[in-house]
Amino acid sequence: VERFKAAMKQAGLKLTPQRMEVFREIAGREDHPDAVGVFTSIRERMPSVSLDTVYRTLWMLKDLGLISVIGSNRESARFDGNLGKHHHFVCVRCGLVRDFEKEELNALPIENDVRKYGSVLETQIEVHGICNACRNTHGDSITSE
Amino acid sequence: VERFKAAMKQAGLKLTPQRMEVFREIAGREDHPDAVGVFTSIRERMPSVSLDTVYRTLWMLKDLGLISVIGSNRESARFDGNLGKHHHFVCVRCGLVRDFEKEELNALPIENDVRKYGSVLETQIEVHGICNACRNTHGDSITSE
DNA sequence: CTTTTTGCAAACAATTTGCAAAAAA
DNA sequence: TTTTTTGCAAATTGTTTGCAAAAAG
Repeated sequence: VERFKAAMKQAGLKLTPQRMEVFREIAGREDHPDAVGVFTSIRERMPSVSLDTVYRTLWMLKDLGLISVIGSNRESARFDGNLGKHHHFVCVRCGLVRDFEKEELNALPIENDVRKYGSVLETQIEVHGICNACRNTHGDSITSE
Repeated sequence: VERFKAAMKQAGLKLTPQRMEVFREIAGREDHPDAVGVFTSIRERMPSVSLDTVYRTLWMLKDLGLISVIGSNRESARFDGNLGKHHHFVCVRCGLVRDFEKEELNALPIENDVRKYGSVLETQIEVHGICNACRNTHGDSITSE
């Protein structure tokens, strides 16, 4: 939170309540919401906020390096306040995303395998599965349709 | 290609030239184009094809299990004709995606780390880097803006 | 007081759907 | 000939932009 204020001042950007809320929302959540998800949550506390301000702020935070973006599409992007090295568990049914860390996975020997395509910046593991909530509501949205 | 015809017949679906082209395009490419990418390529050979037919066919192929979809968003999805176990190299600058295989990566011991979130179906490695083409046109779209 | 930021509304882009004409079985 | 599929155009949804009013520094 302090890091945020510092980065804003450093970049010559103004510290507005809206920006404050967007940052706090992303930093404080462990799912990785998309823009509409952030907007919906913030609106409860701050009904005047607009969706386009949320978009603008999220991309601004990304440019400042204060958050990262999951997936390489500008459309339907999810925003991630966790800047540490981590991997993702993704529920294939509902789309839930959760972080996990594992030191051993941070240095996999893959350089040689992808050298022909380009140079490596980082490696992310994406574990696909079914989350606990979806296991319980077992097939409600698949079997019955 | 034969597998395709068989699956179509099996599902009681009609074999149209448009569907043939969509399948051949996905199966024959090693990048993983989105719907518009498929559409653009096919249109060169078959100018009458429409974008919505491409969308419909892609999702149909996915439902039949003949192709898979990268990313969990229905929006801006990329389609993948490679059904074998494989991982992805993704260029963070231009979005290029290439496959690679590595047996050792197919059995990483992560079950315990994500058990609290849900059960595992499969694990995908996503390597982020800069592709060769982007290394060469070094910063043209970043430095100069 | 000066410059940036906000919220609105309109613009854009990507994807989906209704329907009559055309094609496959 | 019967049923499915296509292509068009319109509808929907998600994201971005222009601009005057409001807020930050």
